[in-house]
Amino acid sequence: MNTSLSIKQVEKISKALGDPYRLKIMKIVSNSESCVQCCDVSAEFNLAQSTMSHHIKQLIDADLLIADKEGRNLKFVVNKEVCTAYADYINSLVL
Amino acid sequence: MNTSLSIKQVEKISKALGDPYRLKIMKIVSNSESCVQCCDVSAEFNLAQSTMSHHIKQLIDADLLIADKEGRNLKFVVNKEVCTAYADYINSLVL
DNA sequence: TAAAAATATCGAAATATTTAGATATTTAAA
DNA sequence: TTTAAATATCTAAATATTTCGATATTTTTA
Repeated sequence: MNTSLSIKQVEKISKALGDPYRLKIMKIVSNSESCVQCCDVSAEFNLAQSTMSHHIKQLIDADLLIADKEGRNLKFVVNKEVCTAYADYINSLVL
Repeated sequence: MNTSLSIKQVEKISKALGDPYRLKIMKIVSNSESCVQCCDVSAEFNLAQSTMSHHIKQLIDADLLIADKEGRNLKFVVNKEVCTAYADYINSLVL
């Protein structure tokens, strides 16, 4: 595998992670055994539904989450490949 | 060692890395053998001096760079411990 | 000590992000 | 087949970030 990210992707991912709600979403998805859906995540926050939708969209757009629409639900998991590639990029700053 | 970051620190670091100029600064500092100083970095960009100063301040505030004032120059190196801890945090999202 | 060099700070404009409410869409259930 | 549930989209306000120019500070050099 060993995906390597463009600098633009690194920027987008960093931006996506630069928000407390989105970091918490990542943690919730990461901690769960199976797929998670919007409404599960939303329940943990005191934010409008449209706001949650917006945050989740940013994580998906940054390829940090992989989403799969099942019926009227949106399920997602952490994109391990991209997370690992991002961590690799950060580590490459340390020689 | 094994520094571990608070969620607030992770957010701050992510935010600091969510900008093309700041990512480029990190790369320049990372790629250089020894310490780098503001004026060296600034020369690479087409930005006002005050803007550069602001960007560098954000990287220092996020503990991504360690700065050392030498006379009228500000020299810095990558904070390896924090970068590694941040990469570890990202990797911890991938179970 | 006056001038120059390197950096920092302040104020303000331009731009981007966050958030909520209203509404739309899509699918499942009654 | 109407209703409810889950999510998405749009608009607009509130807030935050980026950027610059002007000026201040600190240190070195002439």
